[in-house]
Amino acid sequence: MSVSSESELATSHRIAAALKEEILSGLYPPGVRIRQEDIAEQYGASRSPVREALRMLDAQGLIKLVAHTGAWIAELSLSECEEMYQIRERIEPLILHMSIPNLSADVLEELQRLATAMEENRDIETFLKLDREFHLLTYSGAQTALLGEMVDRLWNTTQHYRRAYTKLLAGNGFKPALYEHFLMLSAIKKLDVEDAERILYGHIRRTRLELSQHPGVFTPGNQ
Amino acid sequence: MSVSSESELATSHRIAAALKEEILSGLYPPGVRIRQEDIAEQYGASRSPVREALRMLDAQGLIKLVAHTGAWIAELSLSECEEMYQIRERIEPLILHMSIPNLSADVLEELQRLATAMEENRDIETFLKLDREFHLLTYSGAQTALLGEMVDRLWNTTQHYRRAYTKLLAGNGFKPALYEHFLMLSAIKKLDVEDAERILYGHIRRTRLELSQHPGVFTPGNQ
DNA sequence: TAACGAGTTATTGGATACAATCTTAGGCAA
DNA sequence: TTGCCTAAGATTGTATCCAATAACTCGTTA
Repeated sequence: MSVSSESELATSHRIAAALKEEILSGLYPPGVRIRQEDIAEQYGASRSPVREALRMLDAQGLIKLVAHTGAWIAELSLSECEEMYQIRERIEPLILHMSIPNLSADVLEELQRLATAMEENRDIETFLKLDREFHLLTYSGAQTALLGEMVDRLWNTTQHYRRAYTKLLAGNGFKPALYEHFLMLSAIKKLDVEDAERILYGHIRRTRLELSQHPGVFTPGNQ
Repeated sequence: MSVSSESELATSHRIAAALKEEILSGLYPPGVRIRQEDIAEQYGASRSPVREALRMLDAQGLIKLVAHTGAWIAELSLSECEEMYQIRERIEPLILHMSIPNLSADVLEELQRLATAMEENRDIETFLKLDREFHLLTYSGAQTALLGEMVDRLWNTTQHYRRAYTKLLAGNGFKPALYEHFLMLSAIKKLDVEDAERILYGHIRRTRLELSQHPGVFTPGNQ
C-alpha cells in the first residue's frame, strides 16, 4: 500500500517522510507555521530539498503552502472533515472489495492479532496506530497504486481529528468500533465481500455522525 | 471548482499551469520525457521554478517523477484507468448530490447550452472540452474544496484515454452520452437528486465498460 | 559476434547567493 | 487612543554553481 523503498538516497524524500511522521504523530499541531530554514537546519540540509519535501506534503494534504508567505500544518474544519469521511464511506468499501480475494492467511492472522490488541489497549496513541494498521492492512490485497494513495491521503488528513475524537471517547466509548472490526474480520474470512463492505460503510458512517455530534472535539489552535 | 486567481505572479505556478494545459491538450503524449532545462528555456526561467512546477504536476498525477532519472508524462495502464473510473462512479454522484441544491438558474441555462452545443459539434477536441465543462459545471454548486480537487485530478489523469476513446467513437458513437446528459440535466432541474445520481453513475459505468471492451484504444506510445 | 566493463557525457539533486515579497514595528496624524 | 502610512526585518522565490547519479559510447574479450 505504501510507497515504500526509495531504495537508497533522496534527501527531499527523507525529509518528507520524517516530517510526515512528525505531523501525524501530533508533534506539530494544526495551524502551526513551518519555516523552511528551521527544517533545513534540523535535517542538516539546505532549503532546496526542504522546499521539495514541503511540496510533497502539500500534495498529500498534510500542510498548506501559500505563495510568498509560508507553510502551515493543515487544519480541517469540521465540515471538511465530514466531507473526507463521506468520501471514505464511498471509496473504502471499493478498495476493500478489491482486496479481500487476495488476502493471504498470514494477513488474516495479523488482522486478528491487531483487532485483539486494540481491545486490550488503553493508550490513545497506540490505539490510533493499531486502528490505522488494521484498516490499511485489510486493503493491502488491492493491487492498486492510485486508489491506495488516495485512501492513504484521506487517513492522513483526518488524523488529527481521529486523535482528538479518540481522546474524547477515552475509556470504553470505542467499543462499537472494536465490535465492528471483529464483525468485518469474520466477514472477510468468509470471503463475504458484500457483507464486509456493508459493515465497513456503517463503521465509517457511524464515526462521521458521532463526530458531527461533538463539534467541540477539535477547534483550530486547540491542543 | 478550479483553483483560479493566483492573483499576481508566481513563476513556478505559471509554468505548472501552462504545462498542465499543454499536457491535457495532448501536445505532450504519455510516455514522453520532460527535461527540466528545456522547459526552463522555453519559459525563460531557471530550473528552480521548473522543478517546483514538476513537483506540482507530479502531485496531480499528470507526470511521473523518478529520482535522479527524470520526469515523464504519466501513462495509465488500461486497468489503472478502469480503476479511476470505478472511483469516479462512487465519488462523482456524491459531489453532484452536494452540488444540485446550490445550482443557480444561470448555471442551469449554461448547462443546457453546453449539452446542446455538444450535440451539434463534431470536432473531437471541442467535444472533449464541452463534456468536461458540462460535468464539472454540474459539480460547481458543491461547496467543497478537497472533493473538488480530487474529482479534478481524476478527470486530468484519464484525459488521454477520453481523447483516444472519443476518437474511436468518432461519428455518432457517443449518442448515449448525449442522451444521458440531457436526462441528467432534466433530473437536476427537477431537483431530483437521487435520479440525477443514478443517471450519472450509469453514465460513468457505461463508459468504463465500453472502454474495457476496446482494450486497443490506447497503447502507451501510440499517437 | 555478442557480452561485459570502464570511461565519458548528459541530466538531475543540492548548496549557496541574490532578488522579490510579505510581515511587522514604529511613528505620525486625526 | 486608533488608524494609517512608512521603513526595516524576516522569509520565501529564483538564479547560478557544484556534486552525484544515471545513461551512453566505445573498446576489449571470450
